[in-house]
Amino acid sequence: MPSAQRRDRETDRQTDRQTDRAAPPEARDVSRFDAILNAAEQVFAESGFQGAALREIAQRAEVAQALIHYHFGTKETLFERMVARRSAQINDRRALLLDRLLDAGGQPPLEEIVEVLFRPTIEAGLDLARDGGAFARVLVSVANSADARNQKLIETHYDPIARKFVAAFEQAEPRLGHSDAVWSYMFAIGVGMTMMAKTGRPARLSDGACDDGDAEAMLGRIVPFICGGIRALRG
Amino acid sequence: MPSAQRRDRETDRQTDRQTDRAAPPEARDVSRFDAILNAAEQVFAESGFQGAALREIAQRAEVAQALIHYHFGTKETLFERMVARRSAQINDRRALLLDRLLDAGGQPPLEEIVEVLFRPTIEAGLDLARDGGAFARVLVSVANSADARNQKLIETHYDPIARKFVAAFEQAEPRLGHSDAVWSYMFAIGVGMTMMAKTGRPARLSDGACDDGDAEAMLGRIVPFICGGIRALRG
DNA sequence: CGATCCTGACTGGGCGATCAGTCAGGAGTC
DNA sequence: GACTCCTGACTGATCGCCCAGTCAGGATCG
Repeated sequence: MPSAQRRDRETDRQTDRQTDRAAPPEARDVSRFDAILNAAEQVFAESGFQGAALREIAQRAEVAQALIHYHFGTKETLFERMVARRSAQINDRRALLLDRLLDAGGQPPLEEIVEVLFRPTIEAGLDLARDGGAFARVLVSVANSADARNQKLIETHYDPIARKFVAAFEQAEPRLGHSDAVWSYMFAIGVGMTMMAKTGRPARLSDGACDDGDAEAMLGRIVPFICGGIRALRG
Repeated sequence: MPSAQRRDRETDRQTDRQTDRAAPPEARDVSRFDAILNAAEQVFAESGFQGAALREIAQRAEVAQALIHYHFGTKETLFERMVARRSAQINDRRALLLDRLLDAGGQPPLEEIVEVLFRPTIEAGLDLARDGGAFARVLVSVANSADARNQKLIETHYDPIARKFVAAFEQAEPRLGHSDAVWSYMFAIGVGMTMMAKTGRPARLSDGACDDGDAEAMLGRIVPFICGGIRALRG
């Protein structure tokens, strides 16, 4: 357990982090702090929380292992901060697009709502050139775990935006009850997991015809599938 | 690494296992071999592969830790055997029900096919009185992992039956192409994960109105949702 | 007897975490 | 400007723990 004052210190720093004083030219202007988070994302995605070794994370970030403890205190805190960073990025974008859609005047079709539900996630997965959807994989395992720590993370970072989408479903399909809107949301997320997990199984089952690495093509099937499902539930 | 002859020995035993010679009355006629598999199911479900400790498994099975190595050699083999046991149980039942459905004469509706897809899994989850769906949780994490070891398990134990269901989808909805039938299967499984993971999230999002512990109620929504999705994909 | 089942005691290794320090550079003082 | 002082960033070495796996031998039984 880290000393109290050290934990407080790093908590304060958190906010005024980005300022990179006199960035050395060879470092791709990514602070060591961010380098640790990036490496953590990769390693946690590959090996899971328990399987990931801080030594490995430190090595990939080209940093002493002790620096991780200096900045984050514990492995658990590192994991939480890593999830918090990318979740904020994705969910801020989701909220923006959803609000824009709903404020545009006139009821938007279900299809567009579902599209907004997933696009920011796949953008986050593809934007960061070499990341290979690492965060998406972390997210899948966190979301599917019944473990209290993981569910707390989901509750904190994903439940608020989930409620917004549930409300949007209810508005788009008024004959859905609230319960069925919640179920619809859960099922939609379940379908989305298929895309985020990128297991390669669709290719195996179709002898190469289906590629779960092609997010755009998947989204083209996922959206109508989910909308059809919701409308069937509406009865 | 275990010695070759020891591994062979336990492999042989595998087959003539069930015979319980002179079962002591206090033990609920479950052999120590099976007790280890049962305990493993629980602990792997709670902590994942890396997080699970053989010591913990041995303790719950009321067995010396070394006995695990005697019967299974390595942690990895134990995991594989544990998955193999329950998978066979579930998938034999799925194959039986699906064949029975298709041989009954006349094209069965999609709804019945999807029902057969999931019922054996939830039965396996509920049958074993005190298990709390432990295996379902293990399965969710294995299926969503891109890790080679996990995908090998899925390929071995679940891909064959998956192909049967894909074929059944194609037969029930002829306008689906083969690719869309595969996608439909993947999405269906994704929706099913929602039920198997039992995270408690539906209750949280609905203020208690939705209960992901009630498998029967969930199946009542999952089946129409998936069928609606497939029919929407059919176009 | 030998074969099989089973155990306690043990080992080497990898883990998260700790800690005593080094170092660059900003602040304060004269 | 030169000096001291301080602080935040960072590191190498190390600690104690717990892990999977080993092994020699005890118990049981045909």
